[in-house]
Amino acid sequence: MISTRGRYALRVMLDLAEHQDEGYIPLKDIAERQEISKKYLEIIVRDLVRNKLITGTSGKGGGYQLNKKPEEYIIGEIIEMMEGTLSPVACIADPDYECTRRGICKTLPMWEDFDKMVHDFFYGKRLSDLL
Amino acid sequence: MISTRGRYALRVMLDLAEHQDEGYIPLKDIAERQEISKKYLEIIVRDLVRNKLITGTSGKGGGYQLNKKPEEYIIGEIIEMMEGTLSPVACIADPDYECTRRGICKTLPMWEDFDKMVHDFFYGKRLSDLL
DNA sequence: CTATTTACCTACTGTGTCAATAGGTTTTTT
DNA sequence: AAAAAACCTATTGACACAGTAGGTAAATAG
Repeated sequence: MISTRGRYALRVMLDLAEHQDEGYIPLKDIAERQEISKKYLEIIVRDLVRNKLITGTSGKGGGYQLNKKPEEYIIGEIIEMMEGTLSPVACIADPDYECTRRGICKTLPMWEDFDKMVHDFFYGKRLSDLL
Repeated sequence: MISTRGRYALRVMLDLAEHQDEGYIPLKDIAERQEISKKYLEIIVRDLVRNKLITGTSGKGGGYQLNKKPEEYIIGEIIEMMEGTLSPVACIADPDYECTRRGICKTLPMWEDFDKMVHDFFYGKRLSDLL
């Protein structure tokens, strides 16, 4: 399951991409356009800033801006950053997950195939593909 | 994320498939072989019985058995039953989820594509494929 | 008919995450 | 000095996950 954090983050990024040539975009505008609570978006946007996907500037005329061109953002990277992982099962997602059955588990190969498919899907898409 | 419920259910089904010709298999044996708490497996197995995937019988010599041949079980159906849904995003998973942005959402098509890919992956696999 | 073995059932619990909300402080521009 | 914006810390309610506890009912063996 992909939570609102990842989904909203993507929508913020897309909103910024659509208003790329309008300078800094205030979060208030994004929240209104996307119909998402501004307070909640603050948390999401903070992570995007921390991870240097976007830049924010305070004061009047301030707001947020993309750091790169939309075609340089990989969807998988955005989701992975927001969700912590893109892996759908704990055996693969968590490196500290010690499963003594690694070698004998009949289901593991399927999870690995699935994981690869999911990874390839989202790493094969860029922000510009959604515009 | 696919939880232990779905993953353990699959392992129980596989264990039963592997011991298909040994009559009824006691949960105790499955729990030991799979190294999963028997108490926890009871909950999972109950759902499998309720949904008529397997049959249980009490008393000495009792246990559980598959209702069909391994090649007749579709992995997607098992996971979907245990997890409630196979859909990775709420917009698609929950039919009561009313999103007013259905028509304008730039991300929805991607989630729909993703949902279809996941669905096809698990519905294209049968229990016998994992043996 | 009794002991054993097994499934079957209800309830509870600790931990954590999700999706926010509340209420502030700091920075920048006008 | 005022306004607008980002930025920050803390809290909350609801819920799911991953079990555990302690029993009852059914079937078979002796």
